[in-house]
Amino acid sequence: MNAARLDLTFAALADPTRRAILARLASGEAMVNELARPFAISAPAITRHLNVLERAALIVRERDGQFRRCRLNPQALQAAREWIDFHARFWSESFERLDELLKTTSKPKSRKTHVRHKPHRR
Amino acid sequence: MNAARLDLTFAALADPTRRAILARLASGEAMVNELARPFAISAPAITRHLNVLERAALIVRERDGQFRRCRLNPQALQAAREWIDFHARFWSESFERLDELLKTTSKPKSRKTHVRHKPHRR
DNA sequence: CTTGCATTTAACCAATTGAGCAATTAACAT
DNA sequence: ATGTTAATTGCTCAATTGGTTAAATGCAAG
Repeated sequence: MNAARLDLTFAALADPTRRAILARLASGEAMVNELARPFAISAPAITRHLNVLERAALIVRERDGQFRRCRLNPQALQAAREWIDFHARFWSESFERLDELLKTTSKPKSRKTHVRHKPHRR
Repeated sequence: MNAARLDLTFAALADPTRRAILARLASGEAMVNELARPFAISAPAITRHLNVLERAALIVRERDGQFRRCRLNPQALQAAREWIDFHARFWSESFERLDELLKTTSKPKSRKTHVRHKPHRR
């Protein structure tokens, strides 16, 4: 039911710059400064990426003097992880069921191989 | 290095309508018709969501007479799943290391509790 | 061959996104 | 006080997204 949360998380992950920032943070906290270094984009652009990550709760920022310290919030990945894990498993099972069905069903001359959930009335 | 692929996958998942479509498809193939039914949006809007899902390789569409049959492509979730699983684990470990460090480090009067990777020269 | 249904394409619109530069705020360091 | 560095905010801009309606396409059935 945390649809909005999932939206934020997946959207935040759907960008290579942001994923790279997360990957960097996985090896330890860092200042905005340092996070920006590897990228050829302006500081404001980095700030905005960090805003996106923070709104998705994937990172936490706190002031440290002149700097802003960024670190990961490991919990934030959980919802996304669960969604994907559940579906990955469920989808496979779904395919196994389909395979099973295809194996045990007699195949008449028809090329139709599908399962109708509700017949279409025409 | 499949950054573009991950972009497409995560972006496709970052929408509740599309996730609902995937959830529905997990219980079996369906026609566009049926996928559209639960939603209060127009048919063209559904078509676009399906395009996004197809470009992300999350679904496959094939003509079946008058209809278009949609089904899941379970493999497509794997890359996203691996990215998240890896990071979820790695982040936790990262945090455990940090905890450990905090426990074993003498805490002088300073309120600084962070780990500097590179000291900032001022 | 014409009608009807399923779906897509085309053309448009409003809102969002990702980027840039310039100006601003915050915290140090003289 | 003044200057310096870190980071953010306030524009502007082009591209993308998600939705709409109207028109086109593909098939199937009379």
